[in-house]
Amino acid sequence: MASEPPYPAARIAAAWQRERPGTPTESIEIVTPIWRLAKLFTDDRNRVLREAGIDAATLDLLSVLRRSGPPYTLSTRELAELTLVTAGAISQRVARAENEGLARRTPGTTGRRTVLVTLTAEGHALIERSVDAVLGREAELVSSLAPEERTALVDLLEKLTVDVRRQLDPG
Amino acid sequence: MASEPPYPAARIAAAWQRERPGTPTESIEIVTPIWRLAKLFTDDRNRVLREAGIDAATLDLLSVLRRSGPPYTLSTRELAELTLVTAGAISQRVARAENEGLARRTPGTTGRRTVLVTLTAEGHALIERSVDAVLGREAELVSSLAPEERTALVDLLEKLTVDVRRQLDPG
DNA sequence: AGTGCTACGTTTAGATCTAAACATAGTGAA
DNA sequence: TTCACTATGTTTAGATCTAAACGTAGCACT
Repeated sequence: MASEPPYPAARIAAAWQRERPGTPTESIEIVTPIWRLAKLFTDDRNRVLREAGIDAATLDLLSVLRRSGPPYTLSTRELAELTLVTAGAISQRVARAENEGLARRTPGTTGRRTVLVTLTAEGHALIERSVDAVLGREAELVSSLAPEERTALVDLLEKLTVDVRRQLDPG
Repeated sequence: MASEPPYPAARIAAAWQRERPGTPTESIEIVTPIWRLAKLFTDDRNRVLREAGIDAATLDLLSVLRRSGPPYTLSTRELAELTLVTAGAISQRVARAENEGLARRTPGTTGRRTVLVTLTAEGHALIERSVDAVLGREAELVSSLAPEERTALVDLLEKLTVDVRRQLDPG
């Protein structure tokens, strides 16, 4: 997969300029590397998780519950708000986790049709066993950045995220 | 979708520290924003493309062919090397594009079982019609970055990509 | 009380990916 | 020439997502 250096984003931009002079290419050296890095991190995470016996979607779900602290309970709506997937995907994720005994669904008490999702002891144990492997590996992957590089990158990514989000939803 | 500010990556890291002191969290403020930005760019691209009557996978395929210059022809192996998906996915993409008259498959002459994929006139016209909308929109999304911010981000993303790739494949 | 609407969660159909299996052209060694 | 292997592309089964449809509890208004 990573055996061959990828076609540099700068060369993609240059090819567009060559083929279509004037085509806007300012985004390519940002958007393309972000897509590539996202895929690299995703694929690497999947590799680490395969050995831990859990899939990335389930890890995501269990992590959100775990991070919420005792009683490790959130509504499906809250879960959907805290992750990058739709309510439909959350529903399916929760169903799968419940099926595997990693989480439990109970009716909420606060109104409407709220469903509460809670980490089971088994789910708790699984996240305890896998989170350090996952995050440790990823810390390693970014460890080549010098402290000031890391700080600069963190700040720039945060700024870009805020800017893009503002453009997507000005209201 | 983007109506609610996301849970800041820094707070995800802090929650892990609170819940599991000592858990490595150095990557979170880099990896999480990269995933989020990747999704924002993907979703936005899909919106732009919906109006242009093309899907992202097909755009990707047609773009690679278009950028290769006349005769807008590449083997399926080359296509797989130039994109972020597997040979299987390329095969399916090409089949779909061929089905829609946007690309054409011909046997190669250079050996083995090489298949060559060529942009059709219809495919060429479609990419001409959509590429500026797509890239123009994305240029807009990143336009809030000051020149020196953009340069710094481009360089840091490139460095991180190279570093991560080197760790994934030291050979 | 009755009705229309909203909020919430689930289900469904379909899209696209991946890993692995499959098929076979072509190569290299004995 | 034969056989084992490699390179290339395709197919397949399954996973997981999305958008939209669906189901219905609960709310607000008349």
